[in-house]
Amino acid sequence: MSTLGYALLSLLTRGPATGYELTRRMKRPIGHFWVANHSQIYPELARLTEAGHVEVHEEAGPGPRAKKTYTITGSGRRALAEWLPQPPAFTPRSEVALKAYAVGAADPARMAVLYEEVAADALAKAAVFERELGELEDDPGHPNFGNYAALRLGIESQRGLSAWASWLASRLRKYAGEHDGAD
Amino acid sequence: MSTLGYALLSLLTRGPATGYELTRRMKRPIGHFWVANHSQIYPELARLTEAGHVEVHEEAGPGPRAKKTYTITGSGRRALAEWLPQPPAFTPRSEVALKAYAVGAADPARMAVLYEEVAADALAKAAVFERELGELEDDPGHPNFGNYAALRLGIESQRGLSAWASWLASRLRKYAGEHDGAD
DNA sequence: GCCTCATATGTCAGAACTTACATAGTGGGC
DNA sequence: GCCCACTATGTAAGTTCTGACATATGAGGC
Repeated sequence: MSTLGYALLSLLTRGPATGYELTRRMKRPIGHFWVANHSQIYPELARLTEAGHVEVHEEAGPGPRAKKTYTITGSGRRALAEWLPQPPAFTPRSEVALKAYAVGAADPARMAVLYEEVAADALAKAAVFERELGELEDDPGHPNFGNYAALRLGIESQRGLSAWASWLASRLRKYAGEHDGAD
Repeated sequence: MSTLGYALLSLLTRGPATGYELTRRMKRPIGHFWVANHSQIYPELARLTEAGHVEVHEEAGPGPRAKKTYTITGSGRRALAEWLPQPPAFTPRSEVALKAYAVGAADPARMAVLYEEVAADALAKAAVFERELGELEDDPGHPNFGNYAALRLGIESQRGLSAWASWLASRLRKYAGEHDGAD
């Protein structure tokens, strides 16, 4: 099963949902660490159904097709519980870092602006997450503790990113000032 | 052009290289923020050549095919310089965060072990990066400043991840202790 | 009455990425 | 003498992901 499959099972541990609702849950609250469009979600739900990890309940929908509500099954819970303790795969792909690596190939003043924006955006995101965190419990027994834990990583990451981007922007600003105009 | 194309152009700003050498540079030093195998790199180099962003010099190679050394062109440098100041795309996909979100669906003692390992691995990575950082200059005028800047982000990220994973592990440990055995 | 938005589910083409297969010379260890 | 690792370049099959196309109802604003 793909990681998307496990992501959907994870979302379904919070209660049954339609593909449409799962697409929304994918954006919020887990959008800050996982993204997927509905064009990926619908086929994956069909696969999960075939594998017996979810159950479907069909009703008349608003459009030409039936509305399908998915519920996680015992098999789905077992698959999730086995996957979770395994070492997480990590495929690093950070455009922010890549642009930093190549920073010498562009105008330092423009790159300073870029990293000032990155710093501001990251700080704004951290503030939003902080507000969301206030509505959750720091208690592993609470059903939404996972939301709390994931959100804390988001805050940590955005703060770190902001601090780093500020540092880089100031370095570039200073350098651009010393070497401005024709060089 | 894909981000991989820009990544290759970035690597070529450090000097001409073969596809094989670029595959190695992709692993180190930029592997901690961008990954690509040779099976992706070779076709992309062909595309870059066709677009005029790189130039090829052919020699006899060890195998049945010619050894090709690539050099970035003026057009390639211009394309890179235009791409760099644009806001970086960010597609969040973190399995570590996803597993934290679903943490309640697995055994807390096992998940504590997982996050202890994540914390240890992240700290070890940070230490390796720190050693590499010592060989680089904190000077925007230095040709390898990009390596320095990107490495600092890596250290910041790994330290933040380690701190977070330690926090989560201790929460889960305590919870597992309070609710151990049959529950 | 018309327009837009939300609900709801799908397909399709193309891009990007992964894993494995394929070939061949040189140098070093045992 | 044999095996392995390194240099070196490609292809092929399959999976995953992105962005666009396609359809249809109900509710609310104007």
